[in-house]
This record gives sequence, C-alpha cells and structure tokens, in this order.
Amino acid sequence: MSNIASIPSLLNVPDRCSDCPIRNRAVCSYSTPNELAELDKIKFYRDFDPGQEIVGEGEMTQSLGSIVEGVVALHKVMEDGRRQMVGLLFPSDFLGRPLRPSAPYDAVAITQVRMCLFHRSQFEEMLSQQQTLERRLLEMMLDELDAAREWMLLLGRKTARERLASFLMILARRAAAMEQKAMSDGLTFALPLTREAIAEYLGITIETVSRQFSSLRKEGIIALDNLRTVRVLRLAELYEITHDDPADFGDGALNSA
Amino acid sequence: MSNIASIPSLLNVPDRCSDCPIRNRAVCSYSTPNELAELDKIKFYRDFDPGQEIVGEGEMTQSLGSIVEGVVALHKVMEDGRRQMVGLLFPSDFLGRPLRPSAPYDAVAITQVRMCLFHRSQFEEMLSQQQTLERRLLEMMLDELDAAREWMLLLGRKTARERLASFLMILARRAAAMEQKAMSDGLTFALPLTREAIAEYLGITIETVSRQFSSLRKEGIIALDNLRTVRVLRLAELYEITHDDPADFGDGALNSA
DNA sequence: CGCCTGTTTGATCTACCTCAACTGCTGTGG
DNA sequence: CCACAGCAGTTGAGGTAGATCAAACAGGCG
Repeated sequence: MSNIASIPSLLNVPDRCSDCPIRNRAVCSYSTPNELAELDKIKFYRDFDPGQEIVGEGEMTQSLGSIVEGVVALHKVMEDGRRQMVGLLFPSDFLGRPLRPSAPYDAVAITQVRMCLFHRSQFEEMLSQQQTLERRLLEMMLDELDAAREWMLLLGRKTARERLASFLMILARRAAAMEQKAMSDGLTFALPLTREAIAEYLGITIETVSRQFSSLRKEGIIALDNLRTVRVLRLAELYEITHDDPADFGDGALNSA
Repeated sequence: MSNIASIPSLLNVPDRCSDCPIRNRAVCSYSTPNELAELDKIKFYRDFDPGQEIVGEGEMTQSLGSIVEGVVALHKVMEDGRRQMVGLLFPSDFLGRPLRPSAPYDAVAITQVRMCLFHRSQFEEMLSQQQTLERRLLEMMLDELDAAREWMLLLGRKTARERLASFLMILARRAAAMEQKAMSDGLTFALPLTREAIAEYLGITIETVSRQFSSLRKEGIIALDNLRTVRVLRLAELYEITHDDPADFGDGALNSA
C-alpha cells in the first residue's frame, strides 16, 4: 500500500488561500476576497498517508473540507467483506457531509493527501453566512450526483471491458484537462489506483481487471509503460469501447471537458 | 404501460401552498409564509400520464419542481438499448437540474403524476433570493447522493436475491412511514413498478426478477396478493437477505425511518 | 371468446468469479 | 552483488449466477 505513483510534493503549504492551487474550483471558488479572509481564519491543513482512513463509515465527523492534493476513495462495505467504491475524489473535490452528523461510507487516502479542513460547526456557520459558499457547494453536489448516476449505469449494465475503458477515459480526460491540452493518441497518465482498488471501483474482481488490461494492451489500444503508467495509443477506439453516449460529454466526445 | 396500481386521485388541486400534501418535506418546507407566497405566485401544476416522458435525456429543461403525487423514474440509456434506472422519485422529491441547462438522464412518469413546477429562470431567481430554499435543496441533494451511493453498492456487489430483497425493504419502509405505523409482519404495499421497470432499477433482467419473486414466495417470506401487491410475511428474514448494514438505517434496522 | 400484454417457468449459454499457480519487481540482508 | 522473500499483478482452468432464447400462462378488454 505504499509507494504509489506520482506522489505529490506536499512541500510548501499554500497557507494563504489566495495562493491555493484549488482556489478556482473548490467550494470556496465563488467566495469574495472578504469571505475568503473569513475562511482563511478558520481553515487548517492536515495530511494523510496512503491507506490512511480519513473518515470511518458511520463515524461522527468533526471536520470536513476540500482535497488540496492527492486522491481519496469512498467505500461502502458489507459485513461479509464485499466492498464497493462509491466515489473517487480528486483535488478541489469536497469531502464530508455538511448538515448531517455522520457519513454513510468511509473515506481512505489512496495517495499522499493534503486536506484543507474546517470544524463542522464553524463550516456550517459560514454556510449560513456566505451564500456564495452554499451556492458553490450545491453546484458541486449536483455534479457529484450526476457522476454517481453515470456510475450506476456502468455498474448496472456495462461489461468488464466497457467498465475498464470507461475508467481509463475518465482518467484520460482528467489528465488532458490538467495539462491543458486536447485529448489525442499518445496521451499518458499515471494510474493512482492499485488493481485491487480499480476492481472495487468497477464492481468486478482483480483478475478480471487484469485480464481486461491485458486484452486492451494486446490489441494495441493502450500500452503500459509500467504497472502504474498508461499510454493511450488509440483514443478513439478506447472511447468506442465505452459505449458512452456522446451527449454526456458535450460535443465531440473527445474534447477535454 | 397503462392501468398501474394505486392511481392517485388527482382530483382537487391543492392550489394554495398551505394546503399542499408535500408542504412539510418538499424543497419549500423551510420557506416562511412570506417566501411561500412568492413561490405560490410563480408555481404551476402539470399532470403526466403513466409512461409519459417528463424530461428527455440531454433535453433543455424549461421547468423543474416537486412531485406532488405519483412516482417518477430516471433512466440512462445506451445506444444499443441497454437501460439502467438511476433514480426513483416519490412525492416531495425534487425533479430537475437547477443551475445546469440540461439533464443527463430522462425522467418518465411511472404512475399518474402531478408536478408542482417553476420556470427555470424564475426558480433560479428565487434560489438566490431565498436562502431557505437553497438550503433545503442542498439537503435534499445530499440525501439523494447518499441514496445513489447506497444503490451503487447494490449494483456493484449484491446478488439478484439481495437486490430484490433490498428493493422490497425500501418500499416496505416507505409504506410503513406513509401509514405512520411500525414495520411488522403482514405489512402490505403496492408495487408501483412493472417487472420490467424493477429489472431496470435492479440492474438485472425481467426473468431474474420474476424468478426471485417466485423464490421468496415459495419460501413464505412474501406473498403476492396480486401481481402488484406485496404482503411481507417474514420481515426480519427479508431484511436478513438484503445483507444491509444496520448502521445505515439508524438503530434497529426495522424501524420506520 | 380470443387477443394482447405482462409474467412465469424451463433449458441452455456465457461472462465473470473462484481457486490456484506463476511472474516479475523491489527491497533486504548475507 | 547475488539470493530470496514478499507482494502486486498476470495467466490458466473450471464452476456458477444470471443472461438469453423460447414457450407456456394469466388476466383484462374489445
């Protein structure tokens, strides 16, 4: 569970919100300079190691906030050990359930993670005082709900091959967006998840994940530079395999969202 | 697609919000009398027949609002015809995506439905003016997100038998809550969905749904008074079959939520 | 009464799971 | 600098839950 690809720096704490790398996308992105100053006073940073639990299922959560760096997975677990990942959160995503005492899932750091946190009570007070904060949170939750429904289609109806292709397309879109360039053949990105975590996300077994990777590789659609680095050789074909509806991604299907 | 069980009356339009049957649970439930008067001015009712499309996938939605009576299903559809239900909405639930022009799913009336609607632009203006409205909408979306994640666990990891039991438990909880009585053996409720719709909801085929119904019936766990009426004979066993985590439903697992 | 639609039941097929062995990397210690 | 332990990932062989295809059945309605 250690030594995950692309460990972020975590060296210089931003400390002032105005320097924050997620300033434009996080829950605070609509906040005015004055509002931001208020948030600045009550926020605090905390780091988590890969594999470390951030929130336990059903646990009372005293704090909540944004992911500044790293990747966090949300899981639901059945008593007999079956696990399903129900969310995968990246920098700027919001973690925690405001207005509700406990979360019905657990959250685990997948990579090294830095969170920008608030105490629940203080955050909720801010929510009531700053309408920009509440508005942005509402928007983010609406987007997460859409993503969850997209995932329900995958879990309910897609084949293993379609599931892996869909997962890789999501990472490819993210990578292209991060690097500010268009999606095209040759696009390369790091897999933040182990095969086991991918299996939990896709609702299949680790062996099936592995077989589907091998299959895509043998067909020349992707290459694995190493276990944790994917190069997409034929992006259009990968997209075809997902059977995703082009309407779901604006026009053109291959645009960076 | 006609003649669905338990067709609601739809006779007397409430017309004034204060008489509205969903007044205490809908998006307007936090609104003050003054705020409610504002909403009253711009709201309008519209009825939909069973099977009628309320919103098409990707369609620009001009209006959005609350379900007053009836049941609405949200679907995602793949080009090859595979369908997955991604939401099932009951009276007081909110339908539509504020702050976003189009919905990434389609919404279909399952029973006779009455909606309390607003024009998008007017509703969004109200959202900005009335913080109670925005707060309640945020809470409802957080709850829907939790429900969606619960469903992801079902779709990713549960067996057909577990899926049907989970579905029946949800309806049983709803029925008990509606009738204001505790959950117990003998509880009877109408199935608002055809076998086909149940299959789309549970991510399995219609034949598998039917087989699981037969299996539960033969074991004496449920009885089917007719095709659309379920009587739960052994509630505790039905709950055992779901393998749901008791923590997810407050204490006691069988309490009416 | 016979048609239409929704549902049940049966027989077979298959994608994925399960169990098990193998590979290859990485780090550690002689 | 090699040996080898430990672990993540891959590959193989066989089993199974649920899909698919097909036929019988039941209730409502003209």
